[in-house]
Amino acid sequence: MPPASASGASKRPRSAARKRNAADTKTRILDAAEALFIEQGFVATSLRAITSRAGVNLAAAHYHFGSKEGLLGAAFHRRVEPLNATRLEALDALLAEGHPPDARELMRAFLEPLAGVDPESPMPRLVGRLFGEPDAVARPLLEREFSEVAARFFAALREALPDQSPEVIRWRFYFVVGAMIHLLAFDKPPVPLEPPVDPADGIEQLIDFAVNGLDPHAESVRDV
Amino acid sequence: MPPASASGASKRPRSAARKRNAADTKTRILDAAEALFIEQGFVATSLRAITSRAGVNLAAAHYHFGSKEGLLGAAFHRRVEPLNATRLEALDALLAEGHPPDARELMRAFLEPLAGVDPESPMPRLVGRLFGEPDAVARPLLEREFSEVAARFFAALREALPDQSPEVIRWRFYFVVGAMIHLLAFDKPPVPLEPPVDPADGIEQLIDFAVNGLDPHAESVRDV
DNA sequence: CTTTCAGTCAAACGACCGTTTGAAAGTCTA
DNA sequence: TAGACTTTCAAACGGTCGTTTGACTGAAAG
Repeated sequence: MPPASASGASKRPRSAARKRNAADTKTRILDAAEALFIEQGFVATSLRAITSRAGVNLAAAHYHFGSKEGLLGAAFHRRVEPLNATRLEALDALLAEGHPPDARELMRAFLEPLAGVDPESPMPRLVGRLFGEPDAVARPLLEREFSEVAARFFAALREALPDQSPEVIRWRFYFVVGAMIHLLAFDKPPVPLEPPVDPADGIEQLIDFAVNGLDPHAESVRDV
Repeated sequence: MPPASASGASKRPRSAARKRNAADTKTRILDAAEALFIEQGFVATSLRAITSRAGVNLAAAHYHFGSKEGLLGAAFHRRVEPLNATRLEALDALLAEGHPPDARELMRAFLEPLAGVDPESPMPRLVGRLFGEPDAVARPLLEREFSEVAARFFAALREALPDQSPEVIRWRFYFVVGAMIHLLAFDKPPVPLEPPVDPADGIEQLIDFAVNGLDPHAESVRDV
C-alpha cells in the first residue's frame, strides 16, 4: 500500500539509511517535474517524461505522489511554503513596529522574497506558470497555498492606506499580483519588445510601480 | 487538396451558395474552439471535443485549418485583429491632435477597447488565456499579433513621459500588460478573495492604476 | 449530361496518455 | 535466519490524442 500523499514533514523517523534512497527518489522526481512543468506546463508534461528525466521508474511517481496532480501539488508546495514563510515573517516584523505599516514596506515584504537568494531558483517561474494552467488544475492549488497570505497583506494594506476605499485597494492589489505573475512567468516576455530580464532588477522596478499605483500621492515615494 | 491556412478575406468569389455552408462550418468550428480554449486551455482541449461541440466532422477541422495550432491561430486572430484596429485607431486620433499625448489618454486608448461593447464577448478572456499556454504554443502567436501595437504604444508613451527613462517606461508598460492579462484571464481570480468581477469596472480601475504606476507625480490624475 | 472539385464523412493509423498490477529486490526487525 | 515491511521494476490496461486516408456528396462549369 503506497503512502500516496503524506504531509511530508512529520514522518516517523524509524530509519535513516533505508529512507535515504526513497527520499532521493522523491527529490529527483520533484526536481524533474518542476523543471518540466516550468518549461512546458502541467497538462503538456507527461509522467513518462518526468520519470525518464529523473532516472526512476514510471510507477515510482504514483507510488510516492499518488497521481499526477498530487505530484504537482507536492512540487508546488515545496517551493511556496518557504516563500509564504518569508513573506509572513517580513509582514509580522512590520506590524510589530507599532505604527501603521507603510505601503512601500508592505510591497517590499510581499515582493522582495521573489528575488530570492539564488537567481537560478526555479521557484518564481513555477509560481508564475501555475497561474496559466486550466482552472480545474490551478484553482484549488492557488487557493490552498496563497489565500492566507493574500488576506493578511490585504488587511495590512487597508491599514496602510486609510484614505483609499477597500474596493480600490482590492483592485490595485489584484493588479500588483497580475504584474508580478507576468514578471515571473516569462523569461523573455513577448509584448514589449526586447524587455529587460534581470529578475532582481524587475522586482525592484515592480515595487516602485506597485507603490505608485497603490498610492499615487504619497510624496515619500522618491525620498525613502 | 485542402486550403489549409488561407488569408480568409480575399478568396475568389466564384460562388456564394456553395461557400456559405463551408463558411458556416468554419465559423462553427471557430466558435466551439474559442469557447473550449477559454474554458480549458489549448493543450487540454481536444479536436474531438471541438468538432463534437460544433456539430461537424472531425476531419473538417484539419481540412479548414490544417492543424490544431492553425485552428488556434485562426481563432485568436479573429478576435485580436479588431482589437488591434480599435487600439491603433484611438492612438492615431490622439497623435493627430498635434500636442504630445497624455499618459492617461494613451492608457485609455490601449485598455478601453477591452471593455468592449458586448460584456459577453469571449475576446478578452481568449487573449488572457493565451498568455498562460506553454511557450512553444503561445510565443509565436503573441509575437505575431501584438508586437506592432506594443511597439507603437511604447513609442507614444516615451513622448508622453519625457521625464522617465525608456527603461523605466518599458518596465512599467510591461507591468500594465501583466495586470491587464491577469484581469482578462480570470473570472474569479483566486488570490485576492472575493474579488470584484464587473469587467468594465475592472478596466476603469486598471486605467487609474496604470496611470498612477506610470507617472505618479502627474497631478492631473484626479482632476481629469 | 458529363466533368470537376471544394467540402463532408466514417474509419482507421500509430503514438502516447495516466494508471494499475504483481512479482522481484532491498531493508529493517525479531 | 526467518519474517514483515517498503521500495522498485517491467509490463500491460483501457483510452484518447492529432492526423490521414479514401470514398462519397452536390453544386458549378463545359
